[in-house]
Amino acid sequence: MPPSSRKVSESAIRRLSIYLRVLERLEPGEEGTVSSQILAERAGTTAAQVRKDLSLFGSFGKRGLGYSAASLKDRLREILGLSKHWRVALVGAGRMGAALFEYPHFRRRGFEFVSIIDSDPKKIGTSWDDLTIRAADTMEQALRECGAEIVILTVPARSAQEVTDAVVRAGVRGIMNFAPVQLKVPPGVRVNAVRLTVELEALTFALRADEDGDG
Amino acid sequence: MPPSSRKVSESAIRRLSIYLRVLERLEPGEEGTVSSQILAERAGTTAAQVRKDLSLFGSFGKRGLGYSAASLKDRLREILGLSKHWRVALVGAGRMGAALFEYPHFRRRGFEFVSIIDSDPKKIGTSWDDLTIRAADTMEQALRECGAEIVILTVPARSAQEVTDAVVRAGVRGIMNFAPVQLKVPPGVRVNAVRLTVELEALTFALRADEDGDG
DNA sequence: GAGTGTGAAGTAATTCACAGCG
DNA sequence: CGCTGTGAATTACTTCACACTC
Repeated sequence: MPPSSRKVSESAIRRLSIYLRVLERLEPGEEGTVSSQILAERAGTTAAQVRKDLSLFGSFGKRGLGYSAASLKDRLREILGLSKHWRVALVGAGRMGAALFEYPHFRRRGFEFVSIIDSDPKKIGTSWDDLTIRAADTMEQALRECGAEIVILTVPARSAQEVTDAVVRAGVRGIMNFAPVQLKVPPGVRVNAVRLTVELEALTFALRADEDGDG
Repeated sequence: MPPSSRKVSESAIRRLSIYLRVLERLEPGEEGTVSSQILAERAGTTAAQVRKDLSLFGSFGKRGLGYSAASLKDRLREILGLSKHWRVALVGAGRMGAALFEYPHFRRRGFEFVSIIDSDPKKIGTSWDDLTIRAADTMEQALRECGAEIVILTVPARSAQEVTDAVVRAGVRGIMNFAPVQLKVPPGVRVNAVRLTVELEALTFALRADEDGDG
């Protein structure tokens, strides 16, 4: 009897998303049932961890067999909130914004871009895939009009907080932040940061530590 | 007497990188000394956490005062391995690759792009900032020639493992992976993955959970 | 006084190990 | 038998709280 539920760690959720990715990349022929062992190998974790994670939301395996790939996929999509289509606005139409706008994996999962905002007069009024880029100073209205639920934020660090405040005023409750600052938001608004420099520096730390280990 | 040392968690390292970012964004006038309190607020953590993290590598604060911003910055750069310049190769010159190649924060931190590889015949031979894009089938040699230490990998999922194997053969020991697969690498090679879809889905999970909480 | 550095206490996450079911 | 589901044991991480120093 698993609740929908309280106390699921952030890292468990991230792993669920990874399991979903693994399931979607099963070879034809593997698509019947999968064991926690297989999921673990391809997701980069352990079988026990996979079982624990899944058991947080129910018991959808068959003992002695494994998990039905198709139904586990469905279940994970549901858990992650992917049953609904999400309306996403891109705020910041620079190179990073363009890359994310084109990123095929977002679209494939049911994320739909409904608005693009930028402050560059050269870009305002031009279109990407039928979507006209709108001016930053009309953002609040634009976001409301198109019913944006999530904002992908790729603006420069110096304007990130100010833009965020306006995004929040427009009623958006989820932000994926690429700007290298910690955003302040009121309760009820959720920010997930993608910290590219941090990720790269975690790498240089490890590489340097390895070198020191050798001699 | 703090060792250089064993048992520093991945999350502690990531926070160190964030503290460095905070220090680099101090306003003029704040640049003298900073308290763990200030660092914590801007990094999105607690003062105790900041002090614990820093104490893993030494005691570089002054009691009653705080940390010297300038020397803490230096110390963090050193710890993270940023005293040296890193030679980075971009493997995969699509939109995401382009965005990362232009990403100003990498360059600012002393990461230098020394090679670009792609498999698209239309791109091979063209240049980005004086760097000529080289063919995938000459990658191994190209990476050796330019002394690449880190690879930023933005190739499609289906070719990611194969490309990685070649990258490893070329002697590269650090990979920042943007492809949505778990890469297998031999011991001594380090992969840090940036999982954009996972990050976005952690957001949809949280947003959906919030809705359920209300009514 | 103000703010660091750090053991000790408290929480959280992971791994173990095995009962139980298909 | 094989593999899940899960309490119990372990390990890792964070927070507390206070002695210590400037």
